[in-house]
Parts: sequence; C-alpha cells; structure tokens
Amino acid sequence: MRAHASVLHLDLDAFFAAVEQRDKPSLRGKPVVVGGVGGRGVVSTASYEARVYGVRSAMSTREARSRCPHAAFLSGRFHAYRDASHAVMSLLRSVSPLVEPLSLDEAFVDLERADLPDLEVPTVTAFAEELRGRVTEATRGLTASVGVGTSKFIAKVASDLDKPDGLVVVPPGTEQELLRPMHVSVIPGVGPATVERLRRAGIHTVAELESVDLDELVRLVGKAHGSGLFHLARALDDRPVVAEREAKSVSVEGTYDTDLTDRRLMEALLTRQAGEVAGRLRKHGLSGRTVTIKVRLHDFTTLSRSTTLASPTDSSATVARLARTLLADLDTSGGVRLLGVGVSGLADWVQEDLFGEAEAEEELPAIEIPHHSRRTWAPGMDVVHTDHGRGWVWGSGRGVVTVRFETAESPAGPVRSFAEDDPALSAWVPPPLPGEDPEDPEDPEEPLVEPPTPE
DNA sequence: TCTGGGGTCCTAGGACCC
DNA sequence: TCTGGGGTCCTAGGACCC
Repeated sequence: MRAHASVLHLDLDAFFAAVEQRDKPSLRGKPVVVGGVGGRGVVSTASYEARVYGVRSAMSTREARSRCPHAAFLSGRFHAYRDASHAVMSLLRSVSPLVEPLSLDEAFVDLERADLPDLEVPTVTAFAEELRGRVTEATRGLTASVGVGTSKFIAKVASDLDKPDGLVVVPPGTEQELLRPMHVSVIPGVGPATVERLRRAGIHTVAELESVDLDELVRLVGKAHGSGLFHLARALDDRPVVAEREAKSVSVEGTYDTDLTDRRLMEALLTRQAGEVAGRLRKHGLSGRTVTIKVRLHDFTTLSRSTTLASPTDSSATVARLARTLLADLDTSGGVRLLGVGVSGLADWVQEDLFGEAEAEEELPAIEIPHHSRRTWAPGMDVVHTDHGRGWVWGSGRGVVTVRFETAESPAGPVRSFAEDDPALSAWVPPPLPGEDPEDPEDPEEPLVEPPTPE
C-alpha cells in the first residue's frame, strides 16, 4: 500500500480475438471466438461482439457454437499474439524498467520507476491516458484497459472497471470505499471453491469479509489463504512489482478427442511429449530433477505421479523413460482423455557443462564400482557409488552407458562412459522401448503407432 | 461427447536427519 | 529399546490465474 497511485495494470482487450480482427478486416465488427476447435475444445477469447451472445472464456467451444453459431471460430495464431505482446511489453519497458508481465496480454508497471514529475492523480492519469494511445499505436490498433492504484490489487481491480478501452485511477485513500460493496470474487485467489466456502459462512461482499477476524478466516480457508484474504479485504497489499521471474516448471499436455485405451499408444504419446518438454528445457538452458506425468481419466479424475532424480536432466530419453515408468503404475483401463508430462525442480544448466569439457572426462581417475554399493535411485535410473563420488546413469546406447558424477562444486559434474558389459558397472540399464532410437537418445524416432493429433 | 493448456502456490503426510 | 521436536525434502492433490 503506497502513498501514491503508482502501480499501473494494463490489460489488452479481448486480446486474441482483437489480433484476428486487426489482421483480417472481414472479421471486424463480427463475433470472433478463438480457442480449441476440436470436440473437446474450450474458448480462449471471445470478441465483444461474441460476448453479447453469452460466449465467455473457458466455456466449451461446443456451447459457444450453440450460443453463437454465426461466429468465426478460430484455433489461434500464437506467433501473431506473441509478436503483438512483445511490442506492448517493449513499450512498457521503455516507460519504466520495472514491468511485470502476467501473461501475453497483461502486465504491471511500477510508475515509481517511470520518469514522471510527480505521482499525483492528475499527472498519473494523463500519463496513463497517453500510454494507452501509444499501445494502440504500437500494436496497429489494439486497445488496452488500464487501472492505476496504490497497490497491485487496486490497479488490477481498477483496470476491470471500465472495459474495454478504459482508464480508471483510484485516488489514494478511497480504496476501501471502492472495495466494500464488491463481491469477494474480486479478490485475486478467490475462485469458485473459496466463494462457496465463504458463502456458507454468510460472507458475500468485501465489507462482510472485512468483519471476519483472522482466526476465523484461517479456519475457513487455511493459513496462507486466510491471511491473504484478511489483508486484501482491508486493501492491504504491499506485493512489489517484480520484473524477472524464473520459470519453475515446463510441461506439455494434450486432451484427445476420443479417450485413449491402448497403453502402447499412451507410451508413444508420452514419449513425444517428453521430447517436446526436454527440447524446451534445452532451448532455455534449463534442466530439472523432477519428472511428473498427469493423467485425466474418462470420468475427469485427474492423477499425477512424479519422481525425482539425483541430478537434473534435459534429456528426451530420460524424461520419456521416467514418464513411461510412472504410467506403468496407473490403472487406465477405463480410458484416458488427457496425458501430460512436466519437469520441475529446475536448475540453470549450460550446455558447456556437459559437452564442452571433454578434458574433465580424461582427468577422472580410474573407478572401481563395488557391486554391493549400487542402489536404485529412481525408476528407470541407477546410481553408482565410488570412492570418487556418486554418479548416476545419464544415458545409454550403442553398448555404452554414460555416467555423470557429482562433485563438490556441482551436482552435475563430469561425465564418463562405460561399456555396457564392463564388470565395474553393475547398474541395470533399461532396454530401449519401441519408438525410441537407441542411436540418438536426444532424437527419438516417431512412435511406431501414429498418435492422433491432440487438440 | 459438458469441462484446454501452461503455469503458480498451498496443504498434508511421510521419510529422514539432527 | 523410550521419547521429542524442528527442518527439509518428496509426493499427490487441489485451487487458482490468464
């Protein structure tokens, strides 16, 4: 909670649909729905013309079609959205170094770090109005709704008050009178489940929430959430605008038009997804220790299974093998509508660490691995202990097993390879599965079974 | 043929360590 | 062969956000 209205929240109006209307004049003034167009798709964004018919984000596309059959249904062009988003974020960063993007179409801007003569309401209002114009210019016609207030919470609430193409500045000191009549769902983090819990306790508005003491709120919704609600209900929010946030996980998932029942097909799909995840890790110079699969059954029951490695990986083959191993424990006989693979526990990891230091491989002293000292560390992975430290199986193929050693400096130390039949190496190496090319573990062949295209 | 995809954060229980 | 508490890591699930 600041003394001045110096947090700005900007939200591009009906972003995906607006980009489509900008790029295709025949769509202007007409209902446009962007989202999944398959049998199980949902709406990402509806243009304001489509919202008139009750089409909303997250609604199934099937329902959107029945409400507005004459709308244009588009599956989306993410490169175009990314480009437009980039133009906006660059503009915002030119105005203040402290910009926190929330998604492609939303960001906070810290005006304390902008070049303004002062932070009084008239000054900030004029600045925000000019900024909206510059956003429209930079995106060749997209409009933005902007809110400005003394905190992130207030700025975000404000940007919602005059959509689309509006600006609301909440003067310092007026926050509580603004919030009190509002429904509790204006508070970020209050979704359907919390609304229902609060409703049962007779709490509907922010004013009512404000009258509940901290202990009672914690009892109702838990420790962290309760404390958050207690403060936000009083407009107390000092969360800073944070420019750089590091990714914590990378994942790929897909929902299929018809439920999957063939385990071999599921394995093939997981293998493909693992390759996408690992590829994205490598692209960003990341690796991760925990591999998680997600399985949604025919009845929408959602399961997850995860396993954690001794050291991070970005290998397609390793992620794929672990994913398939995790699937093996699950009963999928009723059919599966969604499969996904993710990697978390991310670490910065530069390619040179692994491949650029061949000399490190040469420097390693001879190693004897006593049979009895080995133990299984994780499904599909073996770990070996030696006098020189601990190593783990990194990859295998062509009769060679590659072991990566942990050192005092780094859990991802030098790499050394062994012949598969080396008596020193007692680690069990899982055989390659169909669809995985043992010649090149980073480039698995297409699965033998051709999977259906995920929507 | 209700219910996406890519994320973040929290909780709770168990293992393990000191 | 009794009893503990705190801290951390891991796993599974759930709520929430855009």
